[in-house]
Amino acid sequence: MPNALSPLAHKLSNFAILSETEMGVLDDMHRRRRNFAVGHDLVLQGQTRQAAFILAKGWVCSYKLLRDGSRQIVDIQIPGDFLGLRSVLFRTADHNIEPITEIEASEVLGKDLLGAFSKHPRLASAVLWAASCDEAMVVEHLVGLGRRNARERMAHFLLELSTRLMLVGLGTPAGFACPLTQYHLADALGLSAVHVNRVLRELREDGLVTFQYGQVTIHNLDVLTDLAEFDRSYLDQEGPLLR
Amino acid sequence: MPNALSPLAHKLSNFAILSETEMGVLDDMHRRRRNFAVGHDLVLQGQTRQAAFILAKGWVCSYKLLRDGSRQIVDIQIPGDFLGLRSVLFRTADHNIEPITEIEASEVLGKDLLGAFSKHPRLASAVLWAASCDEAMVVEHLVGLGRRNARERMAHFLLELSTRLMLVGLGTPAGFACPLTQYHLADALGLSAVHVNRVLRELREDGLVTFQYGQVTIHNLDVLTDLAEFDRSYLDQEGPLLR
DNA sequence: CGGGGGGTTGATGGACATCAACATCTGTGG
DNA sequence: CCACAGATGTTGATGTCCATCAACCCCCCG
Repeated sequence: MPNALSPLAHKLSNFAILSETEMGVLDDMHRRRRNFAVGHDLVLQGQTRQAAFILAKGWVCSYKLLRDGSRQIVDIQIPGDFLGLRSVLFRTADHNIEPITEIEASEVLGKDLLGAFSKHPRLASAVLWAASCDEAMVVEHLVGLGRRNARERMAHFLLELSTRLMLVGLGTPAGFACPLTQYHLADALGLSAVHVNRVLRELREDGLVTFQYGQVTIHNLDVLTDLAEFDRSYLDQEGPLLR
Repeated sequence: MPNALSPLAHKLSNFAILSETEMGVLDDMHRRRRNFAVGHDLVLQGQTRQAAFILAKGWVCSYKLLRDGSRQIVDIQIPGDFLGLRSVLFRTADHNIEPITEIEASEVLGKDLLGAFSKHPRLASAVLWAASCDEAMVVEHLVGLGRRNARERMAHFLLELSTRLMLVGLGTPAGFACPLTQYHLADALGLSAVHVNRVLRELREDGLVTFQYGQVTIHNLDVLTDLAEFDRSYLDQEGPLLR
């Protein structure tokens, strides 16, 4: 019954077949449920002793600020994702985490997490796998910033989001609801907001994809996929590796 | 006796105080020692059932190729680093790994690694931490590509390399030996080789850093650090978290 | 009704890519 | 020992993608 599972348990099941006990441990991590409003960051760059979170509802982004005021969004997170894992493994957080919508998240303390790993090593492997998935996304993002132009970057970004949302049941091949502003897109893609606007217009006028009124509509998946050189295999396993 | 330790054991000790037994398990992972020559990639994008490696000697880079022939180097690895961890946790590798110099590396099979984790959960936590360090570097790299100009990117890259090399005893604050070509720099920094050449000349003429004849010499660490907004804290813990 | 957040469009400029030519150095085979 | 090719580094000329600045729009909300 996948819908009885928490989104996190569901996600980790892609890598490891988890026992009842292990599932229970994951459930226990959801006790400290908290809500956050837009504008109240969960984690702050440079602060020590931060907790991690498991996102249950809503969207957040993790980002870094530079001295000149510009910012770079590193990653967008959606339900089922781990937030701020690095900020508990390191002493001080190396990034900020900001809610894009109102969110619900469960707080996980560093010692609880490490304690769970020592009693249930398969969970440690599964979380290592999940962290590797996140890293794969960051890598793909990095390749975009380094070697793709604005159109390709945008196309890739929207396709990746679409795929991830579908995996947790929040989208269809035709599109998805998207609370991001053009400023978010600009900060994620390393562009100016003005240029984001122009690129979106081009993609719309070319009949590839429309992003308007908080809704992304994919008109031509094939051409878009080709334009972005998008290959979804880094988001999507074919059955668990750890039995 | 840190010099009796393998570079990997030394690195993981920054996060967890490891027992004799755990050290022994790490040592066992070094049995399948292999050498690779320049031009023979260790891991190939798209291939399945790849092994991971622990790098003992030499430099490698992991990169992705795009359809148009351009490439993006994601990460440079130096002795003590894990190679291709994602390619064993995923079924198929999502990147290539190429030796920059002749190298020595120990092959680690996926099942051996996961087996070690289940018997020695603290090792799993430690490797998760090491993977998080790698991710932090990729994130810093991503911020550079998104929001820093060519000079700042180059300065940051050279300072990061310098810091990492010093942590494994392969450099001094004054500089280090560096086998990278200007093409490597270009592919890592998302620039053209021509522009890399100009930026290096500028940095040299400004008396900040010289990269010539396989040698990086840092002339003015303070100004360079300021230019790059470089903060070494993501590379460097202050004592183990897991006791 | 005013103000602020988000979106849209045009004009201008700059950082960096691209193309092209040439210099150096290395190894290699005649 | 020299000729040659290939890899690497250097410099100039030209072009382009995208940033920046500046308006102006709409909509929502206090």
